[in-house]
Amino acid sequence: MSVTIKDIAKLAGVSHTTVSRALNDSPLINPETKERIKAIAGSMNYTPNYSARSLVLDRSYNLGLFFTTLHTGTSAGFLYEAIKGVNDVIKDDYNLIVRGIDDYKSFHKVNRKNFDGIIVMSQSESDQSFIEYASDKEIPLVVLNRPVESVQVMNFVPDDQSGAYRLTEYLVQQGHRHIAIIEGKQGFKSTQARRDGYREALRKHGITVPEAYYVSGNYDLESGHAAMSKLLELPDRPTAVFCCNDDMALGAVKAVTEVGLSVPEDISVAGFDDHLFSAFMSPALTTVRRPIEELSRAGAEKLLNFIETKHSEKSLVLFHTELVIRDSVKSI
Amino acid sequence: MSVTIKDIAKLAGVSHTTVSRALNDSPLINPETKERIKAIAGSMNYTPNYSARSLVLDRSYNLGLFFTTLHTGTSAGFLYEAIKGVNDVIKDDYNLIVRGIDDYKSFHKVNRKNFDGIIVMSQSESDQSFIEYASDKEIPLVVLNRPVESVQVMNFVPDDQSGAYRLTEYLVQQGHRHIAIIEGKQGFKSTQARRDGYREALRKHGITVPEAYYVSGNYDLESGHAAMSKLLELPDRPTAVFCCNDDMALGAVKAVTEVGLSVPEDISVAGFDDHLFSAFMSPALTTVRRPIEELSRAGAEKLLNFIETKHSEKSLVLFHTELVIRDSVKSI
DNA sequence: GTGAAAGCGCTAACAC
DNA sequence: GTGTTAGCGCTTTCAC
Repeated sequence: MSVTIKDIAKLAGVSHTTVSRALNDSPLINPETKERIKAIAGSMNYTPNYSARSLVLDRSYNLGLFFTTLHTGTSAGFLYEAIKGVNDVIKDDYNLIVRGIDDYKSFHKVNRKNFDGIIVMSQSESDQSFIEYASDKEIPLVVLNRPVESVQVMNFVPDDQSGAYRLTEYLVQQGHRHIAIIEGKQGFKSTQARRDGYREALRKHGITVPEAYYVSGNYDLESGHAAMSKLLELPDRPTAVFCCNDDMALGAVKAVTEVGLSVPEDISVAGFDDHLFSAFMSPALTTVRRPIEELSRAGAEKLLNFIETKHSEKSLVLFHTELVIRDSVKSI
Repeated sequence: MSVTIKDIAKLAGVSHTTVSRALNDSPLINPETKERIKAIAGSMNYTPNYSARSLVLDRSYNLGLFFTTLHTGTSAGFLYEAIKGVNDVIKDDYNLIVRGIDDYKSFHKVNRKNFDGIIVMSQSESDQSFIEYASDKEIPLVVLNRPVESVQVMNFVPDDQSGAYRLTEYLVQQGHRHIAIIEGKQGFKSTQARRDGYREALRKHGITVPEAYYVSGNYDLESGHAAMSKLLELPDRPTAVFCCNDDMALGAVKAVTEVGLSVPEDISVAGFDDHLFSAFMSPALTTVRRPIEELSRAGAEKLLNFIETKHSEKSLVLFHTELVIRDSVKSI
C-alpha cells in the first residue's frame, strides 16, 4: 500500500488533520511543524490520493478536450495545434482528456463530477446536442471554432467568413474572374462560413460564376483531388480555385499536375488553414491562417479562470484570420 | 446535488447495498428487484460517482498516453494516428489522458492511483527516466515506437532499420550511387535506426559516400530545407537523398525547386513515415510506411488485456514497415 | 436474496 | 495551533 496522511501523522506525532492542513499550506499551522511535516512527507515519498480528495472536494481535476470526431474531417494539424495550445496552459494541474464526441454511445459519464470543465472543439452542428447536454449539466464549458447560438457559452471562433472573403477578393485583385470553390464537408459550420465569404466577395465585385463552379468536397485530400478533376473537365475551366482547406488544395494541385498542367501557370489554387506543410508545397500555397493554437490557449485560460472565479461573460469572441500570400496564385 | 445509490435505495425500498449490487449485476440479486432498481436508476438519471468508486476499488479509470514531447520533433500526423489508434480501442471505458513527458516538472502525480495504465509513445531516450519511474511504480506500462532494454516492458516498435535498409537498397537498384542522408533529431532512437539501415544497405552494396553526405536535421520541415540547400552546394552533388522523415523530404523538395532544379529529374528524394500528404505532394513521395495507428491500437489492446488479466509477456515486438514506391525517385 | 456496518483517504466543521 | 469527529459515495465482508 502507498503512504497516506495517517502514516505521516503517526511518524510526526500529530493528527492526520494537521498533516492535511500542513500539506495544503494552511495558515493555521505553526510554520515549524509545517516544515517538519512536509519534510517527512517528502522523505516518505507521499502522493495524495486524488480519488479521495476528489470525493470530498467534489472536483475531478479532469478537463475534457472534445472533438466533433476523431475520424474523417479532423485534420492531424488541427488536432495537434489544439492539444498543444490547451496543454501549454493547464500544465500539471489538470488531466487533459481527449476524445471524439462521436465515440460516445451515451453522454452518461460526462458530468460535473468527472469533468471540472470541458473544451469543445466543434466542427459541426452534429455536436449541438453534446453542447446542450454539457451546458444543461452546468459543466464549465467553452466552445471553440464554431459559433453556438442555442445556448449561452464561452465561445471563441476564427473569423472564417472574412478570411474567405479576403482571399477571394485577393483572387479578384489578381485579375481572376472565373473562380471556382471546392467546398468542405457538408454540415460543418466552417464549410458554410467559407462559402459565404467567397460568395460575398464575388457579389461585391459583381462577378457571377456558373453553378458548376461549386464543387463539393469533405476536407480530405482525396476529395480535393476528385473535385479538381471535375473542374478541369469543364468546358469553361476556372482560372482560379479556392479550396476550403489546405488538405484539399494539396489534392487539387496533384490533380492539376497529373493532367500535365501546372499551378499557378495554368490554374491558380488557394487554400485555407495554413497548415504546417503549406509553405513547403510546390508551389507554396496561398492560404488563410486560422489561429487554432491561440484559440485553444485562450479557451483553456478562459475555462481555468472560470473554474476558479466562477464568473465570466458568456459571449462570442471572433479571432482574426489572416491572408497568407505565397506562390500558388498567378496574377493575370 | 446529484443522485446517489442511497436516493435510489430509498425510492426502491431496499438498502443501498442492494442497489450497488444490482447496478453491478451481481448474481446474488433477485432478477426482478435488479430490473426494478435499474429502471429506477435510469429514470432518476443516475450516474455513479467515479471518485468514490475509484477510492474504494483503487482504480482511476485513467489511461495515460504520453509523448516524449508535444513540441518540436513530434509531427502532427504522428500524434493524430496514435490518439486515434488508442481511442478506438478504449471506447467509453477509460479516460484517455494525453500529455508530453517534458511537460512534467515532477513525476509525482504519476502513480498507480492516478493511472490504471500508461502508454508511452517514446521517441527518444530522454524519456528513459520516465519509463523506469513508471515501471518502478509498477504501473501497467507499454512502450511504443522505441525499443527499451533497461527495464522489462511490453514493447512494440516499428522496424525502422529494415525500412531504411529496403528504401536505400531500392535507391541503389534504381542506379543511384551518390546517396545522401538527411538525418533526424539527435538523440532520437529512430534517427539512429534509420541511419543504421541506410549504412547497412550501402555497405552491403559496396558503396561509400563522402562524409558530407551525412547532413543533420531535426525532423522539421525547415531543417529538411536547410539540409538540402547544403547538399545542393556540394561540388559532388548526390543523385538521391534519403530524408529521414516525410516532413523533411517536403522541405528538401522545396529547396530543390527553389534553385530551379526539379525532383526527380535532377535529384531523387525519398522520405520516411508515409504521411497522409505524401501521396499528394508533387511529385508523390517514395517513402516507408510506419504503422503507427496499428501500433497504438495493438498497444492499447495489450495494455487493457494486462490490466484485466494481470499477466502478459513483457517482450519486444517488431512491426513491419513497408516500402511505398511513388514518383520522387528516378531510375538512372 | 438482502441488510448492517466498516472502511477506502481525504477535508472541514467544531471544539478546546 | 491542534485534535476529534463526521462524512463524501461507494464496495464488501459478515450476518441472517
